Amino acid sequence: MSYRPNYRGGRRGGASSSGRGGGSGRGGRGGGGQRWWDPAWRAERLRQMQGEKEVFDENEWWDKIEKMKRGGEQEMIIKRNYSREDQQTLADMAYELGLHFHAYNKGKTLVVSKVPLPDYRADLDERHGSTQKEIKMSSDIERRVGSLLNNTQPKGAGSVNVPSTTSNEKLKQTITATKPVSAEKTDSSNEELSVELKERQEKMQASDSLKTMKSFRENLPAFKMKSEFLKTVQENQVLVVSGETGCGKTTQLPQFILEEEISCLRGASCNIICTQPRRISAISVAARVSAERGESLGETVGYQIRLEAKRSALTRLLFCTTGVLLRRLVQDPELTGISHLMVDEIHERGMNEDFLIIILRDLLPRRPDLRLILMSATINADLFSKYFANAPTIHIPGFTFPVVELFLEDVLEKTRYSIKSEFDNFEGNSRRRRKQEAPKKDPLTELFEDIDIDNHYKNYSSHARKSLEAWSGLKVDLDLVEATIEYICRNEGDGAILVFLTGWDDISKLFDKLRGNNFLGDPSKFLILPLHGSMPTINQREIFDRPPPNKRKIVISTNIAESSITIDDVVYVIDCGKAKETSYDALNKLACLLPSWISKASAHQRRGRAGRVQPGVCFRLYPKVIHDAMPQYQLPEILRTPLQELCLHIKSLQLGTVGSFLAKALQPPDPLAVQNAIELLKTIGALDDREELTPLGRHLCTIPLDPNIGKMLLMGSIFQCLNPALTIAAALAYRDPFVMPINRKEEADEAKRSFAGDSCSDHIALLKAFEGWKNAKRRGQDRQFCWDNFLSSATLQMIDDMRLQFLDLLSGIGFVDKSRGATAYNQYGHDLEMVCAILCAGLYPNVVQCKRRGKRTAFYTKEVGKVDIHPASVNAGIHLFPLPYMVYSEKVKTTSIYIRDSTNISDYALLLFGGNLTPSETGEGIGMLGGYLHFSASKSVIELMRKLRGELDKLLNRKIEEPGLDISAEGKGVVAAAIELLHSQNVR
DNA sequence: GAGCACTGC
Repeated sequence: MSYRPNYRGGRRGGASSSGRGGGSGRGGRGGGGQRWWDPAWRAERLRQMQGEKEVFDENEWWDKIEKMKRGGEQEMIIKRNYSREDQQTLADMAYELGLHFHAYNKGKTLVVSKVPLPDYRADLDERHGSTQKEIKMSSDIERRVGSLLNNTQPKGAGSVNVPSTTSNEKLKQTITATKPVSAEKTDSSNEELSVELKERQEKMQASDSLKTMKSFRENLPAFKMKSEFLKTVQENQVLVVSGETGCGKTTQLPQFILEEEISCLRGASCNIICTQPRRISAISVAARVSAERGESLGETVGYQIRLEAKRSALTRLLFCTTGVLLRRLVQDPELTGISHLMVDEIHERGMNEDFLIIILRDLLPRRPDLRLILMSATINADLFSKYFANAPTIHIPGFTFPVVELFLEDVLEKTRYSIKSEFDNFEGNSRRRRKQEAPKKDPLTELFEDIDIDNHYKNYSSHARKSLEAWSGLKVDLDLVEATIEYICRNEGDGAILVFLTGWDDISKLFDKLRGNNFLGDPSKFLILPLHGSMPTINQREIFDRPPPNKRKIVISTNIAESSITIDDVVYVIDCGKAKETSYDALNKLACLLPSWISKASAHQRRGRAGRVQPGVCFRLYPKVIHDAMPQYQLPEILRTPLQELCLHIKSLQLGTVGSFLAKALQPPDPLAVQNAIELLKTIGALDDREELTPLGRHLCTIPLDPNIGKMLLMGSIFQCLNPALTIAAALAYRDPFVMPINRKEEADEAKRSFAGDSCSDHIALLKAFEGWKNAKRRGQDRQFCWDNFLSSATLQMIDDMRLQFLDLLSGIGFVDKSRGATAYNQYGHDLEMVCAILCAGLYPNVVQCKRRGKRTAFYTKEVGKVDIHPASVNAGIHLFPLPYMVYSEKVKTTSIYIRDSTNISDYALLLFGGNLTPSETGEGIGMLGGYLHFSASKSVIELMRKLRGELDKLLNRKIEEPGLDISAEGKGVVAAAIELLHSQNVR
C-alpha cells in the first residue's frame, strides 16, 4: 500500500530536478509508506472506498503550485476549507518543490510562497487581533526605573566568570537518579549470598503456608509454559511474550526467572527489572509476587515509582514504572548490572514504552549478556517481534469467563427501545435527509449511513430496523443507556453494571437521569456511582466493595475503568463505543481532545471487564458493522502528543539528532511535530541554532518536567520566588487538585474563585489553595479544609512530595543551597506581580492578547487566532481584565479552542520576562513572538526597556552558566528596577 | 453562553 501514488510515486520523480537537495526536514521520513495509523488517512481511505468524489484534487494543486514556482508570482493564497490531511498534502507538495507552506486562521487560509513569510501577517487575517500596543509609562516611573538601573554596580572587567563545565560529565554528575542498591561485593561474599538465597527459597517453597498459593500458581496458564519460556530466555537475547488477561504473565514470568536464577546459584548476580506503565500496577504486582513467594514486600521483590520505593540490598526483582527506568538510563546508559529487563504492556503503545524500545534496540549489541523480554497482548505481538529482528514469540492463552457480546441491533431487540431521530419527526426518509444536511461526520458513522438497513438486518424485527434507520452515532444516546440498564435490572441476574461513557458531562447527565428514574420502584435497591478522574468519588471504597444483597451497583465511568481501576464484581458492561482521545494537530500546533470511536483493542478490553468473576454480558450500543470497521489499535501516543519533553530527553541521553533518532521508532512521528518541538525548545532557549543543548537546556534535562514548567521553576529560584514556583510547577506537572463533585459544582467553582481573589489567575488560585492546605495541615485540619474547598488531599500530598523532589534537584544542580534555608530564596515569594512575571517567563510563548470588544474581552493567540477561556477557569466569568495579556499552560481544542488555565499579565512582565525583543517592523518599536506582538513608546522609554531587559538577560545568563553564583549584590539595581516597573501596573 | 480522557519521571 503506498500513500498517494499520484504524486508520491508518479510525480515525485519528475519533480526531483526542482526538489531540494539533502533532506533532513519534511519528507525525510522516506516518502509516505503505510499510513494506516493516521486517523485522517483512514478517514480518507474509507471515503475512497465508498466511492465518494473527493473535492481536493491533488494533481490539480500540484500543477498550480508548480506553475506558480515557474511563474513570476511570489506566493499563492488558498482560501479553502481543506481537511488537515489535505493541508498536509499541500505542505508536502510545497516542500518537494522547495517552496514554503504556511497555514493561517485555523487552517482556513493557506499560503504557498517562494520565501519564508514572517510567522504572522496581519493582512491575512485581521481576526488574529494583532495590534500595536503603546506602552504608557509615566515620567515619574521612567525616571525612577532609570535611576535604579544606573545604580547597578558595574562589573569589573575580569569578573566575568568562565562558564561552568559544558561537557556531559557535569550533566551526568548532576542528574539524580536512583542508583542500583547492590553494593559491590567480593566474589566469595557473592557466592555466600547466592547460597543463602537458594536455601531461603527452598525452605519457603517447602513450607505449608504456601501450599494454596502454589496450587493457585500451578493452575495459571503461564505455568504450563514455564520450561519453554525459561529455555527461550536462555537461548535468545530478545523474546516477545503475548498473552491475554488472566494468563498470569505479569506475575509469573518475572518470578520464573527469579526462581531459576536463584536455584542455579546465580541469585547474587541476577538483577531483574520489570517495567509497568502505571504506578498502581507496579505496586500491586510487586505485592502480589512477594506474597506468592512468602516474603514481605521489599526483600527479594520490590518496587520503585516516583517518590516511593520499597526495595533493599536483597532485592533481585524490581517492578518499576517505565519513567523510573528512563531516568535511570540518563545516569547509566548501559544499564550496568541488570541481567533481565522485562517491559510489560507494550501493546498499549505509551510514549515512554515506545521511546524505551528504541534505546534498547541500540543497546542490545553493546550488552550481549542482557536479556530483554517484551510482554504484550496477543493483538500486536508480531509488530514487536519484527522490530527486534524477528525475535521469537511465545503465546500464553488467557483465562477469563466467557462474555456474551450484544451489538446495538441485538440490544434494540431485547430492550424494545425506539431511537428517535435527532433531526426531524418524519418517518422513513429521515436518514437520507440527514445525510444531506449534516456536513461533517466521522468515516465510521458515514459508513453506516450507506448500509441498506432493510436488507442487512432482514432477520431483525421491523421495530429494530426502524430504530437503526434513526440511529446517527453522533452522540451517546443516554436514553438508550438508561433503557439498557433498566432491561438488565428487570431481566438479568445479579451483578454490578459498568457503563463506559466519554466524559464528565455524560456521566453527570446519566447520573441525574438514573436518580430521577424510579424504575423497579425502590431507589434504595441501587447504588449509583460516578467514576471520573477529577471526581472526588475516586477514592471511595464503595466502588470496589460488594454492595449488600439485593442492592445493585451501577458504576458510570470514563475509560479510567478500562485499565487503571478494576472493579471485580462487574457482570454487565455497557459500552457506548466512544472515548475522548488526544491528538496533536502539528499544522496549528494544537492539542485536541475529541470524542472518537474506540479501537477494537479497547472494545475488547471493555468487554473483558465483565468476565472477571463469572460469565458476563457486554452490551455494545453501536452496530456490529461499526465495530468491524474500528481500527485495530489506538494510535500510539508518540503520534498524538507534542514532543518537546521527548526531544529534550533525547538530547540529554546523547542519542544523536532528534530527527535521526525518532526515525528509528516503531512508528516515527510526523516530522512537522518534531520540528515544532525543536522550534519551541529554541524559542525558550533550551536549544541553540545548531540544535545543541544550551546551559539552560542542560539544566532542564535534569528536572523531570515539561521544559516550559522546568524553566519557570528555575526562574522562580533565581528571582526569589522559589516557594510559589515549586508549588505551581508541581501542580501543573501532576494534576489539578480541584475536584469536580457531581452535584455541588457551583460551590466548587466558587471555592476556586475565592482562592484566586482578584488576581485573574488560575495559577494563583492553585498557589493559595496549596498554601491554605499547608496551614490547615499544620493545625491538623487538612481533611476538613479539603472537604470545604473541594480539593483532593491525595493530589495535594503528591504536590507536596514533588516540591521536595524538585528542591533536591535544584540543590543538585546548584541553584539552591539548602543550608541557607527557605527564606533565602523567597524574598518575593508573596509578591504576586513578581510571581506572575515568573509565570510569564516560564510559560512563554503561550501568550494570549486580550482585546476589548464592547463590554467583553476577546482573546487571540498567534497560532490559531481567537480562543476562549475554559469555563472551569477562574477567568471564565470575567468580562474585562485589568491587564492586556494572558499566559497559559495549556491550550486544548474540545468543543472550541480553550485556554485551560490562565494568568493575566502586564506588558512589562512580557517585555522583561517574555521572548527576545526584536526591532518591530517599522523599526521604531519593539517586536516579540516573530512580530505578532509589537509595542510602541517614546524613544526614551523604548531605550530604557531595552537596556533594562539587556541587563536582566545578562544577569540571568551568568546565573544559569554558574548556578552557585550569588547575584544578589550585582543584581540589586536591575531587579529593583524590574520590580518597580511591575508594580507600577499593580492591580492585584 | 458555556465544560473538564488517561498515564508518567
